[in-house]
Amino acid sequence: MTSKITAKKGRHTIRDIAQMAGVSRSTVSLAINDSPKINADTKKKITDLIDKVGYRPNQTARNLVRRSTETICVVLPQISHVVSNAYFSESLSGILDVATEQGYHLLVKEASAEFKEGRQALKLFRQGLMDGVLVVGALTNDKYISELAAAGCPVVLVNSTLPGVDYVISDNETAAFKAVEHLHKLGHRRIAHIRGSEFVTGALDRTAGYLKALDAFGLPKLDNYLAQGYFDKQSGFDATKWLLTAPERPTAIFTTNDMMALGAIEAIRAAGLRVPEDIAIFGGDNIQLAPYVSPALSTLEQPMDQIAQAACQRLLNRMTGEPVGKPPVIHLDLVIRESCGAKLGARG
Amino acid sequence: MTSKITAKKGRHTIRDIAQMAGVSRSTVSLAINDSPKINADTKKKITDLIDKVGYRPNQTARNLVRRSTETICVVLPQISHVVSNAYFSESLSGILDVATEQGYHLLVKEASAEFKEGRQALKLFRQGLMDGVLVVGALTNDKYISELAAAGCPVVLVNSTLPGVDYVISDNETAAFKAVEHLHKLGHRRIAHIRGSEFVTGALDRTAGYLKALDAFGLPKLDNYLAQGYFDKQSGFDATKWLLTAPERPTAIFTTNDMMALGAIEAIRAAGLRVPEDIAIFGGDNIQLAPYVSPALSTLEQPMDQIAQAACQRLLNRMTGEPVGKPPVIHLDLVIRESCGAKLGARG
DNA sequence: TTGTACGCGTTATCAT
DNA sequence: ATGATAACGCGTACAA
Repeated sequence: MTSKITAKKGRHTIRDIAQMAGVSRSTVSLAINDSPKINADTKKKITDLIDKVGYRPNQTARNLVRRSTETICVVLPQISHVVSNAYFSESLSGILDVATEQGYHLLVKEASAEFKEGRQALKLFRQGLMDGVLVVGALTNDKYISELAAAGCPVVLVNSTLPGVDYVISDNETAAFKAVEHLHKLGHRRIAHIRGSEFVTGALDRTAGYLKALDAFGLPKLDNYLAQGYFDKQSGFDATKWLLTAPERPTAIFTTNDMMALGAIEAIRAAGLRVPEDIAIFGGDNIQLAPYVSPALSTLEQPMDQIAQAACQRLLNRMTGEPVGKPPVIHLDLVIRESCGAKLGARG
Repeated sequence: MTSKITAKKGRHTIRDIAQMAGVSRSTVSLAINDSPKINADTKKKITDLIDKVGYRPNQTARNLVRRSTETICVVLPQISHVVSNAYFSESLSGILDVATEQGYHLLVKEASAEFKEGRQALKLFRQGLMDGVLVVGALTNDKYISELAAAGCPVVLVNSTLPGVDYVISDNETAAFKAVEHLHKLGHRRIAHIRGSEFVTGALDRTAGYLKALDAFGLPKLDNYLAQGYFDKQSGFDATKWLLTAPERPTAIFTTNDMMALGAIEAIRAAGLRVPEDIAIFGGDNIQLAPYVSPALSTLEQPMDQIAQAACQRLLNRMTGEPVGKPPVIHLDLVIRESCGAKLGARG
């Protein structure tokens, strides 16, 4: 005799299984959850039946009674605002790995204006659709995040910081310091910098590292050696054109990211100068292009997958009440290629 | 007087609101769902209260009774298997746009071996965690997908095809044909090809288009003009080295994707030959690198975001029972750059 | 091993 | 015309 299927869409319910197996729903539930308080034979009979008909407990009903969803939400920066696709895909990939391994689902959202202004994240949390949030590349003026955290939602920022919110970030300041140090060791003394948006903490940290290095090495810290950029190639081009108007032309430029470095190289060439002979360039995130452009770009390694993995692990620990300790700070390596050239001669 | 909060995590429930407003739960429900069968004053009183305390109906409970989740699952190729990050991120971004706009949530999964072999997608569907699936870059031997579709789950493939499964794909055959046609118009007659993996339908279609063009233009179709590659640069390099051993060296190579084209350029140079003077190169997916390499790569535009958007729209239409018509086929444009050079002279 | 209350909303039915 | 009561969706957990 065939049991009538109660659920729509042809999906079986625990009632069907109970009826077919000739036991109660509770017994089926015990079998599903591998409880010790059930007879082994009964359990086998039930699990065999379950396998046969392809039954899966309705996760929605489970979530309802358990008051959790085993789901975390990843808020990605809008791809149109991200210069490097890798920033987007490597972050997500790293998070996906850790979350999947630990049995969590991933709900993905994009940090659009509507998402932020509509407090969608808070809504999702209140709706019980997710139990925690990872925000990739949050901006310093993203106030929805603090609200969310204040509402009791576990939040970890991936590669940015905000007051009162947990995070995992790379050590941008030290990395920038080392980049400048490298240029200094090559003999450069007039080192300019193109900084990024004021809303990106990583960029601010790099600029801080640059300034710190100038101090440390006693290099000239001039207003017209510090240009403003916005991460894209064009702004790097424009900023460099402006830097080239400085009375004493810089011999090296450290840009906050690689795309601006590419713009810088173009601007330098457009001015009839050579890279790295006349001006050395140091970029910022080792994008896929970096080794291919001419000259190959010196830059900072940016292991977004590692950062994302660490952040995801941290969020999960936080959600399960495990100790998390101090926020980890991921070390960034220098990637030295042709664009910063060899040691300078008697220049400086 | 303060109502006691029944739900955990400090979230209010419909009971709290009913109690605070001094009405029944059903009345609150009517207010939430903007029913016409409720007094406007009562509604306002309730909605004001809801706004004040920040109540959001538990979506899990709603999903349970509605037997739907307003969630679609996106299965992405493993990033380690994808040569271009853009393939991953643009697809996801396009899907995200359409899904968000129509009020759907996105559950993201990676097509790992465990995911496929464990029939995780089917499980998710049976669990009621999602109502439809988009598979990006499915392989021809992915049997889990047919199973899923057979179980009644709406599925749309993004940029691949499988028997009996709906899809949106780009017109790879025509695009490949046109690429070869372009080379032919430049005067090339000995045109070789590096194909991709046999499990990728798009790659198969491109190879088909290549062969079709050879026929159409009466060009030599030699076994040793057809090399096997696997989308990565190294395999492009190896395949090209092998092609260069042909008795009559080809004057052009059409590679299925760009990374293999980069490998091809390296191999050609390693053999002491020039691109495009000795051998022209035509690539395949206009990756970010393409315009930057030297020589800049001629290739096929691959608008993954468009394809993904169309696929997502198609899935949603299918899920809501709207007519979908024939699967759309996205046209691909040629992107002509230096790597295929100018018209050949008296060569042939 | 099973009956039953429960988790949180929705909706049909009934009372005003 | 409004609003309240109760059953329902599906699985879990505790008492019996």
